[in-house]
Amino acid sequence: MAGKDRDAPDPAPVLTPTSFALLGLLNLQPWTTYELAQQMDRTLSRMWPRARSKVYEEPKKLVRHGLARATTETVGRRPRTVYRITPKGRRALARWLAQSADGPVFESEQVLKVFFADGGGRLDTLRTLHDLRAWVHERTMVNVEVGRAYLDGSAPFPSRIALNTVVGRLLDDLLECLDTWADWASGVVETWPDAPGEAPADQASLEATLRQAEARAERWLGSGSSPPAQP
Amino acid sequence: MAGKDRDAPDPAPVLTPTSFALLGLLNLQPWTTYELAQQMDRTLSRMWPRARSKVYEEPKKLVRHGLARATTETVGRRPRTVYRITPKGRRALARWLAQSADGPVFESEQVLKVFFADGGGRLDTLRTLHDLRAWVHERTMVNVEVGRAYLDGSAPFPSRIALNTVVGRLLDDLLECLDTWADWASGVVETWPDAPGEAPADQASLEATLRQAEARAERWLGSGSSPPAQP
DNA sequence: AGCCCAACACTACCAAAGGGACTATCTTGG
DNA sequence: CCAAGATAGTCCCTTTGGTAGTGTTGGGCT
Repeated sequence: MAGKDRDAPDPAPVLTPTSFALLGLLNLQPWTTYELAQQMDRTLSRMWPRARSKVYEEPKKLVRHGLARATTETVGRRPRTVYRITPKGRRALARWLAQSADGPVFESEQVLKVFFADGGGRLDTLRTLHDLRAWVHERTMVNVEVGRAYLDGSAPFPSRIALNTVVGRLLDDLLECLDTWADWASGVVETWPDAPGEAPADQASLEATLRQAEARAERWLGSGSSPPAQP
Repeated sequence: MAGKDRDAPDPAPVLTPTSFALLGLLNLQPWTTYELAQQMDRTLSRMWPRARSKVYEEPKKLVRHGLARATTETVGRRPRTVYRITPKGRRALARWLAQSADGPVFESEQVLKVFFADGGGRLDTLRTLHDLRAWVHERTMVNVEVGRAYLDGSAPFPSRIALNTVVGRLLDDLLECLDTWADWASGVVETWPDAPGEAPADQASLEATLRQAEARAERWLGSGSSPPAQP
């Protein structure tokens, strides 16, 4: 008619990284939406945090694209939907894994508050740093439980232990990094006057940070900057 | 009338952390919206990344709440708006700094791809890790420049050197953490078979991570778990 | 035997954020 | 003198976050 020859009423919403996060889970085994939401909360949220409501929408999108199939079962009179990946879905996942991705995103209201510490008092900053450490500790407790479950073999997906070890290492290192920093920063802030705006410069720290960054840059140029060999 | 005694047509949109991020910048000096957007890109985006369009909206919100005032100047025939903080704004900023905040958020499509590496080939994972290191290196270059500017005194806001040193330390530590991990992970993945799903477990690494987490937990219970003393 | 509560299985809605397209003026190097 | 790039924004649409709400089922307790 007046438009193009494709007059599709539902123009197939585009697949986002979140879609592939769900598809990746479906690649492990079939799940109900509820279970997918749980996995999202418990593990995926550490590297790809998304709202629960999205987790219920994305699998429908996957089905529309033919990357997953939905089967409805019933538990008593209550229906539930089980999703499983299709061969086309597996191929799409592999293609996604071969594409390049955006860099990481870090955001922290707490760090923002430290950055603007000169608008408040010294104790505000100390409390913010303390809250950050408390948050890290809470996360740590969960990680320790998961790690122990893998070591004594009671964890689900024992075949994923190698992958989980690698990624888990990063997630714990990031927590370690935050904890160490918050501890150090508390010590620094304690020596400050009551108005953080008048805090003296710490030239030595600045130089140490700069040296770390420069050393990293050299390491990169020396060893890692060439891409992995193609077959 | 029929409603409450407040029949405000525009119910004063609520202030978000992003609002306070802008307010914090205004606490340093007056800025034009364009300059605010630049500051957001160059520095705040490392701990509170927000889209450019938001940066143009938030100051208007601040004005509606009486936390900032806008004055329009002209450069030739082109008008521009300069925002400056009000005393009420300074008080609001101090109140915000005294409140507790949410924990940090980390998200990375690249790490997600490593997590689902078993859906693709070994080389995909190696390339993803390489891309991550390249991204870290790019960021590092910018940080090194900023750091050097502070050391030779050519940076803006010399009075903020203490604050910037503390926060800059964290931001560089996080980059260091990502780089070290990606380098280590590349070495691990290189020993894997072509299908990462069949990679052998690395019990030693898992145990090392667990020990790190447990040590951190003990450090917290031993020293830091009590909140800072109130005056 | 009956009841309560936690886990299960979602849907609906709206504010906030993302992000690109678009306009227009000013400055500066070649 | 002219083009390119910096300045100074506006507009709009989509995606996401996050909360509230609805009802079901199974297990434990009394």
